[in-house]
Formats: sequence, C-alpha cells, structure tokens
Amino acid sequence: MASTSAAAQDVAFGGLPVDRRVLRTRAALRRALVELIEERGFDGFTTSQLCERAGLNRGTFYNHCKGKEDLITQFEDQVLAEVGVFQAEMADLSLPVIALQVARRKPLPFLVSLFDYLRSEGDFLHAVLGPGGDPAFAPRLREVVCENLVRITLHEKYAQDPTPFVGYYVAFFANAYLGIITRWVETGMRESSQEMALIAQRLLFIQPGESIEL
Amino acid sequence: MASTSAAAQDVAFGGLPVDRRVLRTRAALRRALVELIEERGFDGFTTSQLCERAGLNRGTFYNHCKGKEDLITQFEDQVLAEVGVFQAEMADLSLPVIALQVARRKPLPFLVSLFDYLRSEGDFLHAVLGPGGDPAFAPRLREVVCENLVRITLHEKYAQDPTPFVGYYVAFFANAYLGIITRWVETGMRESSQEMALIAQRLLFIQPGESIEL
DNA sequence: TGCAATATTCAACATAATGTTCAATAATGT
DNA sequence: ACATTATTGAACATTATGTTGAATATTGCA
Repeated sequence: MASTSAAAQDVAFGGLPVDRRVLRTRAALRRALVELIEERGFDGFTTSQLCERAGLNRGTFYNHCKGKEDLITQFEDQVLAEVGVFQAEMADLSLPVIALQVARRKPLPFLVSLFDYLRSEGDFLHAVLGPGGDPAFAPRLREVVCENLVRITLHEKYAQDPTPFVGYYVAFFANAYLGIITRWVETGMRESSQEMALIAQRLLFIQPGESIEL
Repeated sequence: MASTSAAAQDVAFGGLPVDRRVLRTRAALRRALVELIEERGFDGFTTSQLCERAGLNRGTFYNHCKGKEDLITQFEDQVLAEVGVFQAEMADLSLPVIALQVARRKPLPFLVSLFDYLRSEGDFLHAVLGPGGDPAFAPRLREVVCENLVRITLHEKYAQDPTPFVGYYVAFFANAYLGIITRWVETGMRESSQEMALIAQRLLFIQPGESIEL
C-alpha cells in the first residue's frame, strides 16, 4: 500500500529521478500548482482542482505528497537546496572585494549567477513569493541567500558578539536584499542578471538623499 | 435571510459597532484566529475548529464573514486603516529633519507613536506576519507605512521621474524597514518604542562595515 | 525484444468540511 | 417593557478529503 508511494517519493527526491512517468507527473503538478496559485491564491483551490488542472488522477497526487502544503514544500525545498549551492561562491566575498567591484561598476560574478538561477525558477518564485503564495518561503530564502550575504558586510567586532542592534542591522539589509529580489521577480524580471547585480551591489553603499549614479 | 448577516457586517465595520454581542463575537473570532494561526498556520485548521475555539456556532461565523480568508482580511483592513492615520504625521517629515534627530540621538515622535500602535496589535501582527500567516498582508503594510516613508528620503530629482533603479531603491529601503518591524514583532517586541525609533532612524544612515554606535 | 517492476488510472468508498436554512432563544438598545 | 436582532441548535445537501483495490499502461533493464 504505502510501498509504492514511498518508492515514488524516494526516487523523485532522493537522488536523480529515474522514471520518466514520475518526472512528468511532478512537472505537471508543479505547473498546475503555479498556475492555480497565480489565479486564485494557494488556498483558493482544492486538491481536486489541482489534479484536474494537472491532468492527473487524485490517487496519483497522493502518491507524491500528503497534500497541497506538502507538495509546495517539496518544490520549495528543491529550490532552496539549489540556491544553497551558491553559498560556496559566497565564501570568496569580503567587504573590500565588493566595494572594489562597486567602484569599478563591474558586477560580481557571484551575484550574476545567483540572478541567473533565480530567473530559471522565475515563474515558481513569482507564484510562491506573491500575495497568494506561501508566507513560509520568503523567510527561508532570506536566510539562505541574504543573511549570510549581509554578515559578510558586518564590522568584525560585531560578527561574533551579537547585540540587539546587530540583529536589526542584519534584518534590515537581509530584507532589503530580499526586497529587490522580490521586486525583480514581481515585475517580470525585465533587468538582466548583470544589471541586477550592479543594482544590488550599488544599493549596499547608498545613502538616502544621495544623487544616484549607476 | 441575508438581511441579518448584512446588518451584522454593516454595524461591525461601518461606523463604530454598537451591539455588544457583535463586539464579543468579533473579539472571540479574532482571538481564536490568532491562536490557531500560531498553532497550525492559516490553512492548518478548519472553520469548524475556528468556531469551536471561539465558542461560537458556525452559523454565527457566517453572519460575520464569507469564510476564513474574508475574516482575516477584515481584521487586516482594520489594522491598515488605523496605521493609515499615521500618514498625516508623516507629512511633517523631511530628510534634514530626520538627519537632525539622528545626530541628536533623539527618537522621532512619529516613529515612537507608530511602534506604540504596532505593539498594541502585537499578537495579531505576530500571527499574520509569521510563516503561518497571510502572505498578502506584509506587502500592504509595507505600502502603507514603509514606501511612503522611503519616498521622503529620495533625492528630489528622482521623486517624480521614476527610473528602474529608483524603484529598486524604494523596494530596498521599504523592505528593510518592514524587516525591522517584522523582526521586532517576531522576537516578542522586547525593545521599547523609543529604542525601536532610534534603531530605525539610525539604520537609514548606516554604511556597511561601519562601527556601530547608537 | 521481452519481462518484471511500478506508476498511473478508474471507480468506489467512508469520513469530514462547507455553506445554507429555520425556528427558537437570548441579549441588546432605546 | 418592548421591539430588534444576534446567536443558537439542528438539520440538510453538497462538496472535498483521503484511502483502497483491481486493472492498465509505462518504464528500466537484461
């Protein structure tokens, strides 16, 4: 009974999925999920409607997940795991390195490849980060991408010893960064990854009221 | 048939509610809603469970709203309307005024009263802004509070003529501000409204890597 | 190719949730 | 004290949920 469903899950997310049927089913579920979130919001549709949209039997749906929430969480986990890969690239960064690139008006390769990846998941992110999406996702994305990034820019003396203000400093910039990612996704990702990298690194050093030059 | 339910809604949100029964019912629904969101997330409980928790008949629930989503939206609208009152106070602000207060280490009265109000709605905000809350609320709060605030700090020459970068500038700081509000709410609002005002105004002028002094 | 493995379908099912209705009751404002 | 109306309780049809079993269609691999 549970053996087939367990097998389906293991194959789909353990290593690389092997069975093309599983791949097709998951892709159909993902597409239908994104479409319906955009149209009605996450709790504006039923699992039955999701299955109908995906062209799948409801039994198949329950072979892949325990329900709507579990399904979206699986896709979120996948995206976050892929985003996590960029943390390796982040290790090379430091405040002077960033400042140098800003002065040169050259985009950081790390940021360019990050935005490249985000674009590849554009429609999913648009749905999940949007007003009908999952409120649990943004904080997770913020943690994986933004908070680590912000800690790089912290004065050494606060890196270890966290006073309340440091927490708000990190929250401030981490949400600021998440905000420009979200805006880029929401507005249809019109800017190139290079442009976004330039914008993101420039904003880190901007002062209010300052005349803006990219 | 619909007359009683329509009357209930009109009284409750048109002017000031008059009937104490309506007030009690709405308060019970709100408390139950907040509790269940914290415990299970917004789509982790049913309307029946909500009514049971509130100690209400399900018929009464449908006298007040069309369903869970409609209910939470009503409470959100109320909070946002009350937050909107602060926009009048915001009119007096300007970048030099803010900078002056920062230099003096004096909290802006506007920010103090804003955080005071937010504290009065603390448990609701904690639930709705949290990972089990409503993803549609944060953008609305951001628009009402943060975006207008950020536009005050914009160099005049960009206030009217919006280039893409200006949009990202506003998104950057608006989300940064929403981020510190959210963090304050999430961490149990330990800092006083005065402390938060100081933190918020100081962060506007901070530079990465800078040694931090409040 | 052929075969074993298994993902998907289809239909049926019990259970639970939804949204509506009505008469009866209780609380409220004036 | 009275007219008004919000709430209750119970019943109801409808829809959604989650599970099951046998039948079918795809797939991976030898």
